Amino acid sequence: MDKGNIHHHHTGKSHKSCVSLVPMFNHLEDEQLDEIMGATQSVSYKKNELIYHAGDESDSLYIINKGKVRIYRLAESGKEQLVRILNPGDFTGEMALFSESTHESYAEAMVNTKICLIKRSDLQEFLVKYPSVSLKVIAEFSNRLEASEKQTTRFSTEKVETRIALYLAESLDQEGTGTIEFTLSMSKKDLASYLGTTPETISRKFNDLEERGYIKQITHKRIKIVDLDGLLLV
Amino acid sequence: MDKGNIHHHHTGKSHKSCVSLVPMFNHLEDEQLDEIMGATQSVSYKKNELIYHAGDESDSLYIINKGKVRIYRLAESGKEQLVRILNPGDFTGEMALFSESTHESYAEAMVNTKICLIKRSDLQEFLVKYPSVSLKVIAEFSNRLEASEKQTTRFSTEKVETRIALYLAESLDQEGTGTIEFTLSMSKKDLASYLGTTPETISRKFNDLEERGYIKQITHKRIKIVDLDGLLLV
DNA sequence: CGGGACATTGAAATTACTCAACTAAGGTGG
DNA sequence: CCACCTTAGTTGAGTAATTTCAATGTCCCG
Repeated sequence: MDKGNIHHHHTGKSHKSCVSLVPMFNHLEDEQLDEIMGATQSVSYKKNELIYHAGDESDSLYIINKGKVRIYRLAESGKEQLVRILNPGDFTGEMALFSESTHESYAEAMVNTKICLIKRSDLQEFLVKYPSVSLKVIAEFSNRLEASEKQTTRFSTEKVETRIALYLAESLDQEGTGTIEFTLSMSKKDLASYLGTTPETISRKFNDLEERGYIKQITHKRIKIVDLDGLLLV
Repeated sequence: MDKGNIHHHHTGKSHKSCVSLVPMFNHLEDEQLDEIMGATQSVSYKKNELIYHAGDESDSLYIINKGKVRIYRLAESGKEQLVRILNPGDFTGEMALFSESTHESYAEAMVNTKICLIKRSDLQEFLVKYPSVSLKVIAEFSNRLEASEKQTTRFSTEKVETRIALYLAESLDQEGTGTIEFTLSMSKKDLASYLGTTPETISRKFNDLEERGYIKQITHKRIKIVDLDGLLLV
């Protein structure tokens, strides 16, 4: 439906930050960066706008320049699952770019968001011209695949409580070592969707973990890890 | 532990079939195929031998030439999850090749199996030299990622019964249109592991589906789909 | 300050797992 | 080629985990 076309800025030439941020390109020389930037288009989306949705046919790579994007899928049952949240420098759309011709997931701007677009044909040209970029792309895919398979295994073999504990522990290391307190990067509703459970269960399990002395809920979104080792043995 | 080194054949120069089977390479000219084949080593594994296991550091891509290989993961809880089964032409080991330096999963020969190995350095050289191969690799990753994310979503949002129904339906279309009967490609024990449930539940759900008239169990491994539409509405 | 979404809580219901006992099948060596 | 042994599969009963539904509380943003 509304795909944001109304409020797009087309600058033709976009900010360098768009491209130079991305691991995929950040090893390139200035000259090569300029070349990509020339093929890049900048588009803005308002909070809650859909960037693409399942069934759309895709012909571009989307790089987040500013803002936050939520990637989710709908199951056969109609339930929604949050797949990941993209921050500046992250990209999406690759699926449809390289294999399937239509998107299987939904991308939604969580806040006002600026995105850089690269057309499939331009990108492929680039990949053939600079093979080192392909290697980066492969590495990125490899990491995502690894993460996705790990997630699948967790869903199929761990109970909700364990999945939550592992999630909290991993959130903690992302904050840097020594940190013991952090802010959840998403609402508990989204967290429930991400971890394959319900908000009610999240709420109850957080309470359990607090009662058992593993964590402390400072506020709804602020969590303190009191006993990391204990948490990991849950 | 036993990684098969005792019974390996090293032919130095392996069968063309090894390489030409793989989608990744099958578009290449004979001359280029020869070049890859030169960098390829053939290794054999006996039934039940481990080809690699989590924690091994990897430096090769494994292409199945003959046989069948089971890729599985162990969860933090110690439970095993079957990730996929590889047949001739499929490959694995790419994870450790491009990003992580150690395997996160286990690969086990299900029957006597012949594998072609390509060393990381040779492969990377090749990818840089023939960019079209990279594009194929990217496409392959993209497909796998898509499949893995779909699986994750199913685990997190569908009940076991639905996952089984979807699995059966998909097994059916792989057999070709018009087919109505097929043989399960793995044991029900493995199927349970693959679908994130237990053999007991598989057994019971199969019975349910049969009682409700959606399928018929000809033998333990032979399944007839009686009412595909009904099955998909489960 | 009010409204709407998010979050929490309780109670009931569902779903799947575990454990244990039993049966069936398949492959191996005699 | 058959008997045997091992592994796979089934069935039942009890239990654990999580979801669902409904009611209520709370936060935050405009």
